[in-house]
Amino acid sequence: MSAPEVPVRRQTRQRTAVLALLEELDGFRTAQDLHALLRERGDAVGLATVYRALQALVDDGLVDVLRSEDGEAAYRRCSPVHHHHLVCRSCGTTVEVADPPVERWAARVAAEHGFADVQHQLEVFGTCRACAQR
Amino acid sequence: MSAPEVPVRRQTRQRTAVLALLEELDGFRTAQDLHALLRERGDAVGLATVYRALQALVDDGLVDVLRSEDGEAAYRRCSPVHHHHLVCRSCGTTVEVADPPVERWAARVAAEHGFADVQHQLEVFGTCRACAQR
DNA sequence: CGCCTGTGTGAGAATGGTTCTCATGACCAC
DNA sequence: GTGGTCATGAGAACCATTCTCACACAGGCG
Ligand SMILES: [Mn+2]
Ligand SMILES: [Mn+2]
Ligand SMILES: [Zn+2]
Ligand SMILES: [Zn+2]
Repeated sequence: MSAPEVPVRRQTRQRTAVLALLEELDGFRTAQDLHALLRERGDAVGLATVYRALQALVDDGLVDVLRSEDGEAAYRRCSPVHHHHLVCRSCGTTVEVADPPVERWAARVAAEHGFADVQHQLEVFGTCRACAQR
Repeated sequence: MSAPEVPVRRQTRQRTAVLALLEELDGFRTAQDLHALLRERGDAVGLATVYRALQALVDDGLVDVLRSEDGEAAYRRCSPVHHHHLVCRSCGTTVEVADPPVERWAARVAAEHGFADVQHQLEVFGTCRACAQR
């Protein structure tokens, strides 16, 4: 075993801007979206830097990443405790949901088949009330 | 409403080869993998055709598609009834699992938040017994 | 059987999200 | 303040997937 990786994160204007933008948005946004939004409001950040900032935030557990159907990654500021998402297909609005039963179920099913180091991935998609009325 | 789309699927050597290969494999494979395997064993198929055949199989519900962490799509011959997967991160071996409780849970949580047209996506990842011993 | 025609095929180009390169900029511990 | 790392950004590179389009062929019909 080597010493635990402790990547020193410097606080820069760019990383602050990316996180601040995510804070005021709800719903998942792509890196390209965030890059365009930052450019519009004046405090521009390089596209590569947006990707690097998002990756750091994901590593630190501050942001969740979701793969859309066409393979594009979408990011969202998230609470640090394990949870899942109820996402509107139309407007992207997201609700965080906890699910104790599934946690137990996943562990049990995996154990029955001899699997170890179990993780799971659960997302629920639908149309929110606002979008359904439109 | 127009007439329901009934795409006529012609039976070709290429489509037969792709499906046959998926039949004898267990675990998810990428389109690139399948293309390379077909090339190795002699009955080559164009890469674009592999993608088209896989898409048709997905549309017909004969194959499930999964997005790996790096965004690459992986395909597997699957039973036609709704189910989820227990996948080995190391060797790709897959077990199909049913999960009635989660079906109900997803529907209930979505309804509580006013969401309609609900779908869900659930995958469990782990290390299978064989890979754990290695 | 052969024809005909709308599909399917494949080599290569194009697409587009993401990552890499590398010269330059700027945190921040000391 | 200074220095040594780490971060940044413009552009190139990467690479899975899709598109293009000329050509092949599955398969219904006569
Ligand atoms: Mn969970
Ligand atoms: Mn289910
Ligand atoms: Zn909505
Ligand atoms: Zn395994």
